[in-house]
Amino acid sequence: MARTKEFDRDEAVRRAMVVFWEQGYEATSTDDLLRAMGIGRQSMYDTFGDKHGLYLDALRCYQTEYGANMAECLRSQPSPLAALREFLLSIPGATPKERARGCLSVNATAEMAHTDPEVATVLKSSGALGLGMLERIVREAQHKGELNPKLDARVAASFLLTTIGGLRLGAKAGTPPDTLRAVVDFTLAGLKSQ
Amino acid sequence: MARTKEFDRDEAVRRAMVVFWEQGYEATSTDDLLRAMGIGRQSMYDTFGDKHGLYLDALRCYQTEYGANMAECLRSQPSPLAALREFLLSIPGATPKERARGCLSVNATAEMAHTDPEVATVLKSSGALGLGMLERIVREAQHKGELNPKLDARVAASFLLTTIGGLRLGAKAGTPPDTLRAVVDFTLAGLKSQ
DNA sequence: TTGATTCTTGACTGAACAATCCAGAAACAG
DNA sequence: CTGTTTCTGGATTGTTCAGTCAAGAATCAA
Repeated sequence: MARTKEFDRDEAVRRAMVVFWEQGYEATSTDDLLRAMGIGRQSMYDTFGDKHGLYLDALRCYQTEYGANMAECLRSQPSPLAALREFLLSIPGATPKERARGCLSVNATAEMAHTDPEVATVLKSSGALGLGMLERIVREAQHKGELNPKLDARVAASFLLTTIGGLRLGAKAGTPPDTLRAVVDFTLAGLKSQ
Repeated sequence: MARTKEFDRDEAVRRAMVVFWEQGYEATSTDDLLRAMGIGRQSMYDTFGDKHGLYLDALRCYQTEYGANMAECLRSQPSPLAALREFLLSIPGATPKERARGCLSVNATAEMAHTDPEVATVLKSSGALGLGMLERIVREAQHKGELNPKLDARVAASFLLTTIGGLRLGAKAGTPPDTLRAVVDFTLAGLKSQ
């Protein structure tokens, strides 16, 4: 038997995730990561292979954490539409720092999706997860009479995912929260009136 | 008097723009840029100051070219709504390569907006330009009875800009064109039914 | 043609980069 | 306690980076 790891792998990934989230992949150096994770260089290479492997783990971590957060938010209200609204409003409702940081998946898509197949794969599964949750909430809303049952729930979910991406992008670009809130209401009004 | 420049500045910027567009800022080296521009290193530093200055010029170039393209597309049809639809459909209608490349403004927003004030400024003016065009087209549509005149044209324009950002992101993430087209139609249906 | 000016070219600089190496410390089985 | 294994951290590697320098070529006014 041998020595046991001194650091918590999950915690280390979570800290690396924040750095990648704030700075992007290319702009982040391994030193940045090591400092944030509080571990030695060799530990990082032993545990994650290389910077790229760590990035993939960070993306998966984000997907898990953020997916859980989204699921929770969408289940927080008895009314599906109200829950959806609350989720959408969480984007303009975030702190300025959070809004500037944006969404790691959006950032990764813009930076890496077209050149890095492994990243693209992780992002695809992440998108599918979100799409599934949105489709479910739309169906629930239809079932409860909050939305037109003739709506194609899958298309509506794609539409919502598109809007969410756009809102996150807008938040990062510095669009004022009030404008983003107006867009949320406009989006939901369009959904309801169809 | 002295020697005249041997290269066309605008053409050089346009070529650099494509490289930044495809690779992002951090992932692009000055060697990449020089090779694409076909000029010497010193010429680049003399003309643009540094890599960052060249990037800003490339962004402004994109803004000009793409803004003109958008304006043209929005004026190409007698019906404002049909023109808008055509413009939105140009996103899923692009070639796979174009879709993978995405939109330089979107890429720049995700990569730089929160850390680079100068880039953020250029992007803000770019966004304002697009917003203005969209607001105009919405008002025209209202005037011609294609949209409810009670709609707040500014909010509708923000909504459309959000959707466009989301579509471009989706295109880059590899969402199938058919799905994007469905989202476009869903978006326009939501607009018309309000 | 001359001379002043500016452009071009390629070699160069120091810093930062991702990744490796290695020696020693720590943990555990026996 | 001893031996084996694995983790740790600092030194180090070779590469690539953005940006500078210097020498020569090209241009044009006079």
